[in-house]
Amino acid sequence: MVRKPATLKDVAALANVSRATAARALNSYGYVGDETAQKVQAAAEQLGYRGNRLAQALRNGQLPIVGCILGDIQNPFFARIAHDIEVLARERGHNLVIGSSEEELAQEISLLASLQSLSIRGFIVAPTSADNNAHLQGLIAENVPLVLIDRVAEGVDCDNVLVDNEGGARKAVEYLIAMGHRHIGLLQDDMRIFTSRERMSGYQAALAAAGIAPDDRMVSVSQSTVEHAVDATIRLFSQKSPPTALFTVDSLMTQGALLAFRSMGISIPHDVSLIGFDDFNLATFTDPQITVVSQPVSEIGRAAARLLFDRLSGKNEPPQKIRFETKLIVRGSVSRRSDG
Amino acid sequence: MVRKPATLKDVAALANVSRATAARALNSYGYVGDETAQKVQAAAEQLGYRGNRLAQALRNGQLPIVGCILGDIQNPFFARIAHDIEVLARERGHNLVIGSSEEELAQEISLLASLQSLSIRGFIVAPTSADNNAHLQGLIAENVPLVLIDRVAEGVDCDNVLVDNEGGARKAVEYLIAMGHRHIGLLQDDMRIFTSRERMSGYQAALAAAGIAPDDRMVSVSQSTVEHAVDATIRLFSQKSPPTALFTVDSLMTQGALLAFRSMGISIPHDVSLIGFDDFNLATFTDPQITVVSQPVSEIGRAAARLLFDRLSGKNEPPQKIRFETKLIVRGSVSRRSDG
DNA sequence: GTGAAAGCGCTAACAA
DNA sequence: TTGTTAGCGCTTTCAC
Repeated sequence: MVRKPATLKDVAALANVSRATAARALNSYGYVGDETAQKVQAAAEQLGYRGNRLAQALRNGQLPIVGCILGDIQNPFFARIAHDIEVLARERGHNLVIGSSEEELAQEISLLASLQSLSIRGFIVAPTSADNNAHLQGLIAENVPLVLIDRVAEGVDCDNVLVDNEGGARKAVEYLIAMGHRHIGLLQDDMRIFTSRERMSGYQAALAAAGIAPDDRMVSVSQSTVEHAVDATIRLFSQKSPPTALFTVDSLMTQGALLAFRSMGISIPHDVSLIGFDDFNLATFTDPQITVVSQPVSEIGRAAARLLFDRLSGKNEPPQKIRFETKLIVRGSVSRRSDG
Repeated sequence: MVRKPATLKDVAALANVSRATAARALNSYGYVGDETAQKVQAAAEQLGYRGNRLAQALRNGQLPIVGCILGDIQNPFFARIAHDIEVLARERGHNLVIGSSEEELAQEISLLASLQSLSIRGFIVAPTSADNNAHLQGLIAENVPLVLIDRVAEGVDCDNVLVDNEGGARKAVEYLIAMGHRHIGLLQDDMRIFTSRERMSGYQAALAAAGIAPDDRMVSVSQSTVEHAVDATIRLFSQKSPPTALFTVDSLMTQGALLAFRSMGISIPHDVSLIGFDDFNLATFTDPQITVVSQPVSEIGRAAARLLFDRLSGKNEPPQKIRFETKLIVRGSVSRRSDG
């Protein structure tokens, strides 16, 4: 037996009132007689009535859903953020639609288009590309609330939540330099990605400040997956004069580097020192524990959601830019070096 | 400047045809003159028309979205599944709404209700409770496609995708017994959760088969978070005669146990042997590496999504039950014991 | 081949 | 206090 969900009309009929009255009673607005209200409530109960949010949304133009487009939910960094956003959304009676761009601009664009045609109320996006973003500008032109997260997009003026990538990277590399390293490798992500750029700047700035000439052979680019990072690390450390220290731009890369070092028989921190950007569960389980630049992951999603809901409730201030500090957490993966 | 999205009416007007014709041209069905079709296409292009999926859904009763209610996306097991479902959904032109039940029945129920009122096309759920599930039965009564994942719910007859929890747990514990252990601890999750029950059965069956009497002091119950697992492990191993081996029912618990052992100065596998259910990234980074029962995580989400989309495309067979095998992956966290 | 019109379920302005 | 009605944007019979 297939039971169709009851509609407002059914409720109204059972309660012997008009649809308008039924609606008023159920949403408690406008004037409704006490007795009538009771009758309607009873009828609704009896029929197991739940409003059709689709119809409501069509009527008032907005579906109480927020869309969230991230690189990949499998990355614990994004998983945490998605979770926090969902919690806050739920508190406000919204649901969460989630999409992975998988760091493909085309996918981000089509995902966004498909969500836009859902009349979703607002978006939280970690944009794949720092410069190519007509689709985001379009959102803003249509006045759809948008919060950028983890990254910014050029020419897209809206709320965003970032961390101090450059400063964090710089702290890490300065620390390596202070420990006597001068051949410092960088394992970085695709340069289209904003965070990757910023972290590289920090790396370069630290080198420059110490008077160390940049050296392309010290830099390896990889996609942000453990597997790719393994390969990139192997490439970097198969050279005749490899780095004595490595800075990795995210936790997946750090894991890849760890794996690569193990397979190459390179020991940390004896043979090479390592600092990763973004703390991760594994970092304290290894021996030695890994020194990292940590970011306040638990703040990011919540801050973004708060910003978004402020907009949704009509706040009309100029875009806010929140930038969280990062922290160097010194553990055991860096050793002092005298020969450089 | 706020630009409102163009509607079909706008397109029709610009192309000088009726809305019906415009719709036909854009969705390419029915008869449309070539020339007319061109005109409409051009107009749509010019206005940047994208259909309103909300209105379409209201019209034909279903929104091309699938809902997914899992324990917690932060658990890598669920993150992986969610990701795979999203990929498959996207291939079929659907989006994914995600909700975390956080293993709270009440939350699962309210989440489900709120998604149901969205006229979502189907659901994939990892039910929190094995017995309390009127809400899921309601779904079936209304003929909404539902696939249960990781767990079953009593009296809910629908497609489901599971792994052989009991067999996996049994293999693990049998292995410990074969290695000479007789005091085998169990660190388990809330008993309302189906997988927890099954894994405990496997544990008990293995003990029984070896003629080892069950002992309540060997069992500790915790919530599935690293923090809770740490406490539970400490409790278990603070007894006067603690277990010589531990079996943990999921990867978060395994991590908790690892942390607890470290803080207590208990070394693996020398002082205690460990096997965890569910493989996890950290397992091969520790020293020694952790022996685990692995499940084919990458299959589960895909299988569930496939089942769901089969239903959505009208397949009307009796519910399918897929149960994947588990595999004991022997690494280094178990040692041989002669004294028992 | 194309248009007119009904209606999905709901809300809100207006009347009564 | 309640009912009537229009209409959100779309699809789809039915008539021409």
